[in-house]
Amino acid sequence: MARPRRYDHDALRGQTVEAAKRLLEEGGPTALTARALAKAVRTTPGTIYNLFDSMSAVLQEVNRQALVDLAMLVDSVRDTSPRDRLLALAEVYVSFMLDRREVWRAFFEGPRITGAFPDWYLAQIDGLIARIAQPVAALKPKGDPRLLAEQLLLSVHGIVALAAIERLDLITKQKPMDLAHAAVERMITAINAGAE
Amino acid sequence: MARPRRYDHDALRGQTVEAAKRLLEEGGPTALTARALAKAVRTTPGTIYNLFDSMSAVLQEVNRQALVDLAMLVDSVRDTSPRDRLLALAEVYVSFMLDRREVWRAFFEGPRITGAFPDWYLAQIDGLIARIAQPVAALKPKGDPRLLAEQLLLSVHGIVALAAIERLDLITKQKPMDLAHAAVERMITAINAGAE
DNA sequence: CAACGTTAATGAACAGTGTTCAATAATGGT
DNA sequence: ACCATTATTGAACACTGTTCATTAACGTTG
Repeated sequence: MARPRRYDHDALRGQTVEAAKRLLEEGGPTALTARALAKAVRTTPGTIYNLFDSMSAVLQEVNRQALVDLAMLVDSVRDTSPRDRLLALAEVYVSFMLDRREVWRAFFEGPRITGAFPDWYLAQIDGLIARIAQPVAALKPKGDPRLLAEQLLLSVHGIVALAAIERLDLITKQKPMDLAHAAVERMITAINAGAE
Repeated sequence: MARPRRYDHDALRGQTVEAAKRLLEEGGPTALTARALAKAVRTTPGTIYNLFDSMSAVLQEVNRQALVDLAMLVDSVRDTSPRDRLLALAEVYVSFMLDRREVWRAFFEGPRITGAFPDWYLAQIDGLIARIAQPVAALKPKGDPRLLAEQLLLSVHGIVALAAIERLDLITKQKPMDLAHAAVERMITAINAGAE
């Protein structure tokens, strides 16, 4: 029997994901087509489908790497006070998104993923929330820090989601970073007021 | 010279928009195709393009009507205290979206609209924010009520945007309505604490 | 080394998509 | 009755994701 050869299989897969990122950043979601992707790595559409189950799978892999990158940045946040830490986390999230608008956009708009999400996906998100819950817990709120962290994340997400599709200015002239700061400060204020 | 006849032109346009809504609700954004729309109103794709400049224009018209409907619901909110009013506004917004997930989803995901948005679009959104700013102003915040209203809307939007694409449960098990309530209460708490 | 079995790459093909446009049909005014 | 104007049609174009038989390349085995 002959063994699989897979000579530059992994390398090609890596190049393909990189090319997908580039296509997204340069031309938005519609620019990420099977043929454009094939041309970018000098092959044919058929080969793309040999590496990935579908174009959705390509997008999911780009998403995965983005989540991993974000997690790394989040882990590099080491601040003393809970307040500074929460502000730094918000800044990381917002600036990460501003740097990768189109990838982030595709993250939310991508074709509906069938059925359940992969475990690593859920675990990654769970980890991010845990890292927000930690400084929140340090503020000694009355309620569950985890639930408050989720709420804070959603507030910032509302800002980021609109900024990613370049429609934030339909609602406000305020800058994404300022808005994110305001959301963090408000959460802290509410906790200190003994309301949460 | 012969005059334009436009006999049931407007009627057909109306039917088309209704059909578009139905297609969206039943099958999501991908179900809204020129041919499906044509078949739904018993004509051909060409005729659709006689009524609308593009499929984007159809989507924009659906959006417009959704915004008008939302404005009507918002105007029907008549509560005494600012707090009750803000809570009622959040409820209207959330339940409106839950009833029209797919239309609302298309609202944010739709193909990038070229250049500037129409004036009625901006005016409609502006009116909505003004209706939030009013009860906020009644709470006598230190800062600009308008800016706070924008921030509150964004918080609720973060919840709604994720719920519309059925991905809210990636982040939390909390219900959209509860989350919206929490956002409103937190804003009120922060204002009463003299922080905003 | 030659032959085999396995694997990967290819590119044509299929069923869709939005959109355009010449040809056709229908109408209201003269 | 005729004609200018308009609306409708449906074929066509350039795309899209996706599939799959064919072809080419390789590692292992006899």
